[in-house]
Amino acid sequence: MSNSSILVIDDEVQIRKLLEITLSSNNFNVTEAIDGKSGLLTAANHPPDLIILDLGLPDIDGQNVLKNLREWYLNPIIVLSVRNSELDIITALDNGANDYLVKPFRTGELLARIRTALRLSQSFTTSAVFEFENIKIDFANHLVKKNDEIVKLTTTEFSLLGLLVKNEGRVLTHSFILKEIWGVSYVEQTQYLRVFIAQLRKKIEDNPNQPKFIKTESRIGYRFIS
Amino acid sequence: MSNSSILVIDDEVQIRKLLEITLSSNNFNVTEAIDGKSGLLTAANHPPDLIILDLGLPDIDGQNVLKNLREWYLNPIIVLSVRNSELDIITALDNGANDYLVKPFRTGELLARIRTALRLSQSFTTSAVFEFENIKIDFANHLVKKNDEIVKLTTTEFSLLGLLVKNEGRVLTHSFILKEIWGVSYVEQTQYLRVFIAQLRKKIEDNPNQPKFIKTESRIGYRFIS
DNA sequence: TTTTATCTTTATAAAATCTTTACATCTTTA
DNA sequence: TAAAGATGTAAAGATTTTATAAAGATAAAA
Repeated sequence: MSNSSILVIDDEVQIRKLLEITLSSNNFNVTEAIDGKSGLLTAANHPPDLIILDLGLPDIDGQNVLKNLREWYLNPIIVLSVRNSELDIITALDNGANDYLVKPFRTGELLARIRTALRLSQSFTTSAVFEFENIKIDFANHLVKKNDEIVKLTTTEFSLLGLLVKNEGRVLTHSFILKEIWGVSYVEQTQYLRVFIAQLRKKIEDNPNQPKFIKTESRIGYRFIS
Repeated sequence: MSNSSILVIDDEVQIRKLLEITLSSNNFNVTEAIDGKSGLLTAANHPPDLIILDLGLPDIDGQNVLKNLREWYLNPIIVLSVRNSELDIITALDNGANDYLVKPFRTGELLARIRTALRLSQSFTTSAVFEFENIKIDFANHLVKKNDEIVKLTTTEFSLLGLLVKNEGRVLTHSFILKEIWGVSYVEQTQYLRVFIAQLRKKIEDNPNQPKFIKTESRIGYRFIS
């Protein structure tokens, strides 16, 4: 059936070999990365349908790789680790892991948990690329295109757009947006928000003064619609 | 925060007691069932946000309870079982369980796995939408549609409509509405109310001068009917 | 250092919303 | 039915909120 793609991020050769054999004989397309840095890079360049992540990587701590991935990666992440402490498990799950398996693991169980994770995530968008009419937002590569031309956004503008897009259809209050993008101490600075919304509109809307995507909800906040 | 409801289906008194204490002290509303039959019944009558299911039930085999639930129940089901065989785990996951924990379990880990399951299921849970003939009111997203077209309401108009709808069928007095929407010091400003009711009717009624939804109760107040 | 990009602040015009007024119409009750 | 009271509605005035340009501040890069 499947042909889903899976990225394995693990530094142990034996584990990678075992997973490669197990997974590809079950019709998954497997790619591999041997440390956190290359894992993040591979994930960004070719976002897989699922990531299997080891916590004990040589360069970056696995929990940080996980957090980093979760800033934009929406598909399932299954953590595979020798660490069996309750704290590690809770931290990983709360950092956004979908499941946590302790090594040594049973391959049949791993496969069942992969199936479960994929089944549950099916209703999500499969890629980290959002597309609305003439604009394209690629979260993995931090790239926005309008009519296939790259739109240059600052970090803040990009996060703001990301927050709006990820909550498409929903009204986000001024204070919520300010808290998420600038931090708790900025919840009163609504003028910031106005300035940045205006900049964003100027860059992505065809008619900034009659916005199609970023709608104002007077006295409440803003809403992205498609 | 949460207040999600959890149904525990388990025949062991000690486990039920332990779960009840753990879960309710973490702000979950816990209900319990001691066998498969009553579990299925309770789930049907008051569908909880999540079910914790033991596989070793006295009447029906847990796997069958699981299959039965999955015919209609979409929220997360976490299986909790003494059975640690790979076959049991794979079967349960493939029967639609979201997760499988082996007893004895660590309560912190269980809580983290509950949070994860709820988090994952939330993304495709649709918010409560009130629907009356051709109008739709989505409170979570602050959205009102008439004949599938977005109706632009101001904050005050939206709160007023919300108050009326949430008390559908009931007469709300002028002073009650004024107190709820504008505050105690406005209870005498019935003219406000008239103006806003007129605006609301103009926006959501087919015939504002012969309102179908927002009815006037002369000398008392207003009533929303469907 | 100078340049450049970005963030922060200020000022002001424009738009949206709220409040008040005036008067027409409807309801209740004697 | 007529008078008194209550309600509906349009529109003007007042206030708040939002949009936008642009100047000043800051930090990173050449």
